[in-house]
Amino acid sequence: MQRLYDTREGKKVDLALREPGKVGIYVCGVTVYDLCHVGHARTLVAFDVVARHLRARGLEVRLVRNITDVDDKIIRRGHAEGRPAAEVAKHYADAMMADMLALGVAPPDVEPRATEHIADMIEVIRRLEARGLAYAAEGDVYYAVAGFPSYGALSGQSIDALQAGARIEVGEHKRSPLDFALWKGAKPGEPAWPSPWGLGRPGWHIECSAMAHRYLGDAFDIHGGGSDLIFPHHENEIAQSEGAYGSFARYWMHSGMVNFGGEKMSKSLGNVVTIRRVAETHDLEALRLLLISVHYRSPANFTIARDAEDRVVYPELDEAEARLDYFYRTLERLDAFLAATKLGGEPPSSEPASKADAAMDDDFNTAAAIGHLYDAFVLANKLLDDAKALPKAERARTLAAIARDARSIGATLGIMRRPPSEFLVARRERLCVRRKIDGAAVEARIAERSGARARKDFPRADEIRAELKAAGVELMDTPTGTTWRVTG
RNA sequence: GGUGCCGUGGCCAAGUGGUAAGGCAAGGGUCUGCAAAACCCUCAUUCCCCGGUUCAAAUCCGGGCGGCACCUCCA
Repeated sequence: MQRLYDTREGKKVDLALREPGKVGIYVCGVTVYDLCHVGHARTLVAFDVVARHLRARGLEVRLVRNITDVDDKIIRRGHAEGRPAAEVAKHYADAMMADMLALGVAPPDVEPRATEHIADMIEVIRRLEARGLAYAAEGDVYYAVAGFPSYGALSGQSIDALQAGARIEVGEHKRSPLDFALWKGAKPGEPAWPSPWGLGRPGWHIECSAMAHRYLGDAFDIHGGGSDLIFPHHENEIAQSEGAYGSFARYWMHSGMVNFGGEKMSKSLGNVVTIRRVAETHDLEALRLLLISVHYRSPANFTIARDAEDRVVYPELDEAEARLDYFYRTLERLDAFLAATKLGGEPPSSEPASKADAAMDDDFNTAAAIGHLYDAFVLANKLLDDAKALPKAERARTLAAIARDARSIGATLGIMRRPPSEFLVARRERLCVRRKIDGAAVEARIAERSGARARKDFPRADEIRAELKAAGVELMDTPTGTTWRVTG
């Protein structure tokens, strides 16, 4: 039984599907006015994992994730860059999709864009108008919150309490401070579409109500998004959709924010880190591992620091990449062993795998699942090191089970999906660049050292080891020769 | 001010009534010509503090202290 934390209930509940075997999910995607940052990555990775796990559990998932391609910030950016808003939106939507691909976030089943659903939005607004929940004023159309008594239920606030803090911006024509725009009358230089209320563009929240309805129907199972969207965005979505169609999402899931090391806005440090910036120095799979190392509802830390040479570094990311390195190295050992070993029959399911699955069943506990992954890999290394740890056939079966199950957990988490060497080689090359290490030169020194070792000239061999170590290269003597790695 | 979340070892982090997962760091060890990797051992009688409920609480309740988020655009 899948459990999940429902924001509206404020507790974990059993996932009871509307239609057995099928789950409809709507996730608020990004507004494409700039490059995506680590925070966007977290939310989209979180719901990617949700979809992956539900699929792994045999459910048919329909994931809808929108792209907001018309809004104030896009328009402003268009003005600043002297190009149409639509062009700005297209540019950053493409960038977002490329970033998500690089992060291993599977494309949603439907990725609707706001500007392609203007007619659907108008339909929702007309329904609200017909039910007395919307009113037109000076070319704008507003939602009449007073007509929706349960407003505030999701965020646990009363209409009265909300009223106290709300205010009306200049140029708005609301009857009440809590009312929000469904449709905004056209202003010069802004994109505009014809509507029953004249030329204009949609308000902030209406697209999600319209697109969720179009692709998932009057009611569906799970609605997700970042926790910063709970109020007012999701509150308003509920008011719109329930107001227009009587029902909406059954469960509300919200992912936590990413903390940037407690540092306040600092231009010199750059307190918003884009996914592309991370990709310049790290494997994005490490970012993914870092993001899922914390339960999705808790705040995640992403520290921005400076090293001795005053370069920007991300300590947590370094650690995550090192952990991923351990995973891939172990997988590589497993693969090599299994390639040379005959197996009799299908290996049984391993304990870490079932524990990891159980952790995921309990509100998608990726942190616990990763903990179980370690248990699997520690056992694998132990068995690989010690040929006599178990009877031959049992040892082979156990190792095969671990290799298979670790990859299965990885598939759900969206990690360890590449051949190990691909990750390991790329990482070493990246670290060589960072530490300014010339691989060919290192190989030459290793050859020299091998000669010294062959002559039993150990002082000379150790001299070379020490010299390379100082440069950030660590040598590993194995039965099949000397290999090397770059230290952090 | 309102609402919600959180406070677990040096750091990160699971755990929501049954006697503290996991990672990093640190120390010791096995292996090694020396190392590295890998593995083993050690590392929270205790979960911010004070009360309470209970046979039993990190987990529930009350009160404090501290932190964060949202209430305005935000993943």
